[in-house]
Amino acid sequence: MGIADRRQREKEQRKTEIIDAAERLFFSRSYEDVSMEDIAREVELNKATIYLYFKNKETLFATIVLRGIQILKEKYMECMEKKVPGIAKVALMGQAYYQYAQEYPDYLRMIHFYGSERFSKENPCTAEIGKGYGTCRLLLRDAIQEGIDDGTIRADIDPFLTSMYLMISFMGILSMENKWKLVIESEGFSYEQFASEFFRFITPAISSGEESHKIDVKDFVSFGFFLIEPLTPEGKKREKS
Amino acid sequence: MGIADRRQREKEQRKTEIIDAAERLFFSRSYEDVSMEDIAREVELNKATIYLYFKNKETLFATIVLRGIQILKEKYMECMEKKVPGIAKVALMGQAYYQYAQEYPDYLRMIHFYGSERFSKENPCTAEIGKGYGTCRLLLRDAIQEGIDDGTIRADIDPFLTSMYLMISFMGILSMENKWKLVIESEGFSYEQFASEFFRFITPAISSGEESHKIDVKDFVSFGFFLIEPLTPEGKKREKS
DNA sequence: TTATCATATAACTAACAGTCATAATATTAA
DNA sequence: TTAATATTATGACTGTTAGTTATATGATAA
Repeated sequence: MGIADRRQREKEQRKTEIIDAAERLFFSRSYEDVSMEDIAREVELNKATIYLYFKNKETLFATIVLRGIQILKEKYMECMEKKVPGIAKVALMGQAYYQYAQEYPDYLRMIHFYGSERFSKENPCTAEIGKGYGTCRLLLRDAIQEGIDDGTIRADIDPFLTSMYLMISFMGILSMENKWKLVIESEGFSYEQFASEFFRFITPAISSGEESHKIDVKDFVSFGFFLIEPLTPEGKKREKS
Repeated sequence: MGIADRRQREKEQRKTEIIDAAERLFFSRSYEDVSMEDIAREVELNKATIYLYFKNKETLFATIVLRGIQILKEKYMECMEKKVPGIAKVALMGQAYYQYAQEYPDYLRMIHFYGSERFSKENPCTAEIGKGYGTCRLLLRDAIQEGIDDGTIRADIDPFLTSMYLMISFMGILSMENKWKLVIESEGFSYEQFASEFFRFITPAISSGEESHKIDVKDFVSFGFFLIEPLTPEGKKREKS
C-alpha cells in the first residue's frame, strides 16, 4: 500500500502546487486578467494538466476562496470561546472581521468577488463556501443569544435577523478596498475611523441599555475591541474640518 | 439646419433602440450570458454597428445602469421634499430603496453587478453612475443633518459617516435577490419582514431618544414607512416557531 | 522484457470582444 | 439629373481564452 499511498500524496501535492500558483496570480491580478495559460506557466505544467485536477477555472478559484473562508471561520470560533459577555463577543466578531480585512485583503477581495452573480454554479465548493460563511453567521447569532440571556443585549430583537443585519453590515463596510475609500478619505476620515466609528453607531441598536449591564467601550479597547483607538468623548475625530 | 437636426435625432433614436434591446436581454440574462451578437440580433443590426454607438460592451451596460440610478435618485429627491422630521426622511429613504428593489429588481441587480470589481474602467458613464449614487447618499446625509437639527436624531453621530453606514446597509440588505433569500425563508421569515424589521433594529442607533421628539413607528405606517406592516408590540413576527 | 495504467501534453474547437476594409445610403453641389 | 462627398452599416476578419481530445510518456507490475 506504500506505493499507492505515495502516489496519492504526490497527487495531493500537485493539486496544492496548482492552487498555490493560482493564488499567487489571483492575489495580484483580477479573475478575468488571469488566464488558465498564465496559471499553467506559473506552475510549469501544461494547461490541460490543470484540468485533470480541477473541473474548470471557477472551481480552482472557488478552492482558493474556500481557503480564505476557513481562516475567517477560525477567527470567529476563537471569539466565541472567549469568556466575556455576549455583547462583547459580538464586538469581538466585528473586530475579527476588521482584522481579517487587514491581514488578508486578497482573500477578502476574492471572497466578495465570488459572491457576485458571476458565480453561482453548482460546483461542490460553492456549497462548502456557503457553509463556511454560514458557520460564521451562526456563531454571531449564538453570541447575540448569549447577550440576550446575560442581559447585555436587548431582548426584543431576533438573534437570527440581527446576525444577518450585522453580517451584512460588516461585509459591506469592509468589502470595498477602493470602492468608497476615496469618498471616506475625501471627507477627512481614515479608513480605521470609518470602521471603528461604525461600532459606536450601531451599539445602541444592540445594547440592552440596562445601566447594570452597561459596557464602557473603553473596557474593550484593552482586550482588542473593534474600536482601534479610544474615541474622544464627543465621538468625533475628523482630521480636517 | 433642419436636416442636421433630424439626423441627430435619428442617431439618438438608434442609440436608444440599441439600449432598449440590450436592456431587454440584460434584464433576463446575466452580463456574461449576453453577447454583443445577441444584442445585434435583438436590435436587428450588425454587431459592428453597435460599436459605432458604444465604445464597448461595458459602456453599453453602464448606460443602462445609469438609467436605473437616475430613477433611484428621483425617488430620493422626492423623500427630501416631504415636510416631515429628519428621522422620518431617513426612514422614507430606506423605504424608497426597498420600493425601488421591488419595482426595479433588474436595475438593482445590474447596479450591484456593475459595482463589482469586474468594472472599474475609466469610461465616462462610471463617473456619472458614481455621481448618481453619490447624490443619493448626500440627500441621506442632509436628511440626517436635518434630524440632528430638529432633535429627532442623536447629535453625537456624524452625518456623513452615518449616511455611509445606512447606505451600505440598505444596499447589502436589498442587494441579494436569491443570495440570502433562501436562508431567510428557511428560518421562517418573509423577505418583507426581513427588510422592515431592519428599520426597527436600527432606529435606536439613529434616534435621539428624547421623549419629546420620540416618534412612534406606527405614525410612519400611515404615510408609507419602510415598515411594510405595523409590528406587533414585542416586535416578532416569525411564521414558524 | 513487456503489458498496464495513471499522468502529462500538443494540437485542437468553439465562443466571444473588438476591428477594418468595403459597401450601401443619404446629402450636397454642379 | 448627375457626380462628388459624407455618413451609416456590414461581412469577414483578428486575437484571445476556456475547455477538449487524441496521443505520448513514464512508472509500476507481471
